[in-house]
Amino acid sequence: MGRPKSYDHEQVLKKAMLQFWQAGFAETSLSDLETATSLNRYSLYKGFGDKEALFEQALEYYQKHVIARMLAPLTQENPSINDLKEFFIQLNLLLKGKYGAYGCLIQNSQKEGISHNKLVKQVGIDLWKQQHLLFTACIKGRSLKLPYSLDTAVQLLLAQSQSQISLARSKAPENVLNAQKYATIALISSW
Amino acid sequence: MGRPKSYDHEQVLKKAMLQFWQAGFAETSLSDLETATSLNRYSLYKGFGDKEALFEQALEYYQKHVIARMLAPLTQENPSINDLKEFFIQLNLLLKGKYGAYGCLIQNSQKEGISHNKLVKQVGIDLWKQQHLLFTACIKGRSLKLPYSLDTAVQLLLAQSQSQISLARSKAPENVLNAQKYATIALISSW
DNA sequence: TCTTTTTAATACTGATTGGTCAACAACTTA
DNA sequence: TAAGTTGTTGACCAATCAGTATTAAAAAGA
Repeated sequence: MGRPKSYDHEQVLKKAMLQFWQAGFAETSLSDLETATSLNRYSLYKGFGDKEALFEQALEYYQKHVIARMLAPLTQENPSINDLKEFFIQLNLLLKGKYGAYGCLIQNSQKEGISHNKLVKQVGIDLWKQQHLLFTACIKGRSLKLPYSLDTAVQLLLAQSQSQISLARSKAPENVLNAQKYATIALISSW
Repeated sequence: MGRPKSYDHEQVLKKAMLQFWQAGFAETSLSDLETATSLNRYSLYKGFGDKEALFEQALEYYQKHVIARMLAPLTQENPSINDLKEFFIQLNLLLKGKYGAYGCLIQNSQKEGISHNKLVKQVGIDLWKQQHLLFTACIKGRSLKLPYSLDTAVQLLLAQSQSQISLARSKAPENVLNAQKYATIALISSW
């Protein structure tokens, strides 16, 4: 059976994910990954493949853990308009928190040189579609007085989410993020 | 007087700007700049300073030429609500055009490793403030029926702009960009 | 034509990049 | 305990990075 691994696979993925999230793919060197994971580069290659393969696994980890938790207020059964507001409030808190300035790993990756990567492309499309579905589910069949179509309302929400995450990554000052949050809440309240 | 320069200063800045805009600061090597500008790297150093100095000048060129033209519909005297719509239509066209997939150099730079750069930070803040002012000027004192505060309306527009530029850089499909555009127009029309 | 002054090209620097190799260490099974 | 298997390590690779020194070329004024 040979020598057992001295590390936990998922833990290494988490650490690599945090590194990629913070610094991006191109700006993360193998040395960075070594220090982040406390693993030698050759062990990384043996256990996870090359840099891009490791990145893909880190991206899946991100999707499975970080995104899932972010969308939690909306993935419960029969979410209400209040859950929608709660989502944006939680999003705002996340973006001001420990990992806030990292933005969203998926969004970041799409703007990097790795945008050619098929997984990156697919994960990006999936997230957009999922948000579209969840936002729609919150609004639909709720007899609101929308001054425009349902899809327009959903598009506005998508833009709010996209904008705030983008601003966070750009290290926008807190008052800008807050102003955006209040505007989103006011928008929803106007329905 | 010695040998005259064989290149045009502004033209080189423009070419360097396009290179940075397309590939980003970190992902642009001096070799890339050499081919982009048809200039030897040593001449680049003599004429523009080091890579970061050249980048700053390219950024100023971008601000002076690209941004100025983008904001043109709003910087004329006494802009109307229709000018506001026109701005977003033009923005949408720009983002689907030749340089669309590059996004916005300022926004891109803020998310890169050069975000520590003071000029990048300042230019980013300036653009945000300028957009805030211009959007406000379009809406204010026009006896619209806003279902929320004036600032909320402006924040929503800022988010729309931010979101669409961000999506363009992410190489979002054209139908996504269009959906966002229609939503923005519908939003403005609802006032 | 000759000197002076500036530009441009070749070739180089040391540092860092992603990736690999060979030797050694640790564990299981027989 | 010995054989066989797997993990870990540090040194190493060619390629590329930003930046520079040296030398050749070109144009001006005399």
